[in-house]
Amino acid sequence: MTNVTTAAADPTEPGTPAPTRQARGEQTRQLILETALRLFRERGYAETTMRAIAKEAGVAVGNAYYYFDSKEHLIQGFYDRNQDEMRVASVRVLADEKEFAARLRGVMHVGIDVNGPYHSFAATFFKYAAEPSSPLSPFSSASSPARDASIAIFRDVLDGSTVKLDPELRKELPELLWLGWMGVILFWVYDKSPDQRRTRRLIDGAVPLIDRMVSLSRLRVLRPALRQILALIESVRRDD
Amino acid sequence: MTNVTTAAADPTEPGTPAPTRQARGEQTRQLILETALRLFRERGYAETTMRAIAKEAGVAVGNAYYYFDSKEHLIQGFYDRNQDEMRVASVRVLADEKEFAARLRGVMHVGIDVNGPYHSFAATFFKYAAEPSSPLSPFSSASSPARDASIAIFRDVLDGSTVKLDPELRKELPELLWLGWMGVILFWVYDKSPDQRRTRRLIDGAVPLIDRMVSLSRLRVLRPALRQILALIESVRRDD
DNA sequence: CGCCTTTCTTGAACGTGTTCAACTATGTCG
DNA sequence: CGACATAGTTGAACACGTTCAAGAAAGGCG
Repeated sequence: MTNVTTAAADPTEPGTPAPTRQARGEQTRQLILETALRLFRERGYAETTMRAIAKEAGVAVGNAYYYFDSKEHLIQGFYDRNQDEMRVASVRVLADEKEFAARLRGVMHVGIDVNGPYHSFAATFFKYAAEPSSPLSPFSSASSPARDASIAIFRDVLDGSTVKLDPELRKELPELLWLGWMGVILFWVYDKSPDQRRTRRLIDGAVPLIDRMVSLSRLRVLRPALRQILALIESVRRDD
Repeated sequence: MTNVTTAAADPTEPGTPAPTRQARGEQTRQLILETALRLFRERGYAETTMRAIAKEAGVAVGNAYYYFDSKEHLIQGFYDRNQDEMRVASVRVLADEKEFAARLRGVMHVGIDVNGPYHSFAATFFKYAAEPSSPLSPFSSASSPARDASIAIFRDVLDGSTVKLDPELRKELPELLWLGWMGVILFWVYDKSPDQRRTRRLIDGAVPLIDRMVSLSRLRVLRPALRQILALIESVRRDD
């Protein structure tokens, strides 16, 4: 992309089917986002400057800020894309398997598969997601659609399985599994082992334990303990 | 971890205890650190510029960089100070109490007490600690002295108590408790309830559960499950 | 067509964290 | 003492993310 052209002064040709005004804007938006994500992948997040993104996309730097509030906001595009990829891949896994443990394990491995290629990239921008005030935080209200979608996957893991468990626990479990998944992601971000094998081992080791505990939730002897745990969750969730 | 260490080329002093040059440098270092932490508290981290710190301390901006590699590194001072404050306050709590659950609960509440005044400040710089490559990360090798000191507190919580538990678990528990404490801190950072009451409730609710599980670790029936958990930990810890 | 509004685009300018070559102060040694 | 080395200090300069006043392009409307 030789950048000698006067990008702005280029009049639209009278013969071409003119795109609508909105479509043109959306086109620029996509161009900037694609360029940014490509450069992030090629050079890393910190090493990619807004000037470089603008230059590579053939627009002015201010134009990027017309579509994205900040450099951080460009990450959201990556975020959404991966989220969706995990959802799609999960469907395939869940279609073939009816046992709870296998379903849970499958979904988690799929999640790591999907994110794997971006491990080093994810580690660098993880700090932005960690800031409580950031809209990128998985706990932020801005992320609540993505969060709900993710929890829905785990609800599907549970509801599509043959496992029997305490009804009270069943209500809470999808969110708890999502929370556990966030823990796995946290571990994964810090995992420096080749191909993040330790994270795989964590999943393979933790899933049977979770499966066991979920099954035991129906035992009458453990009822008081379960109640205590559920009460703790309820108490902590309370927002005062 | 008071780092009064001298430079590399350390000439053996001929007997005169007058390290005026070093003392002067250390004095400047402290001046910059104190000024920085004060401004962080007064204005917030992001709102405090390096220029403001330098000006307020009466030095050139480059001088701050002679003593601290970056603005982030100034946070380490805060970090160390609070760590030490928690350690000291823990000693008082642990002197009065012999029961495991009460000791654990006491130490955790002390930790929240100590950090309480800096909650909003902590939330803003938390992102720097979250970045895996950052020396501020609790899992980084640079933090290993602080980490070891923190784990030592939990070892004291355990060893000074009357609780009986499986010997294998006893070996691992201090580190596990520290990990749990990191989880509590994570929760606390995101806790927006007044005075972080939800974090208090989390501690009060989780400690009895931990206490119960620790005590049950001696039961022969649960031996296989315990082994499984310990094997998981061992497997995940393995660094390949 | 001419005029207006809205959408889109521009690039200079600002404040920031950080670097660095130059300089000063201080102690060391012949 | 005088030269030298080391520790400490300076502030201009750099690259960066971000802002903003100004303007261009596109469509609507008489």
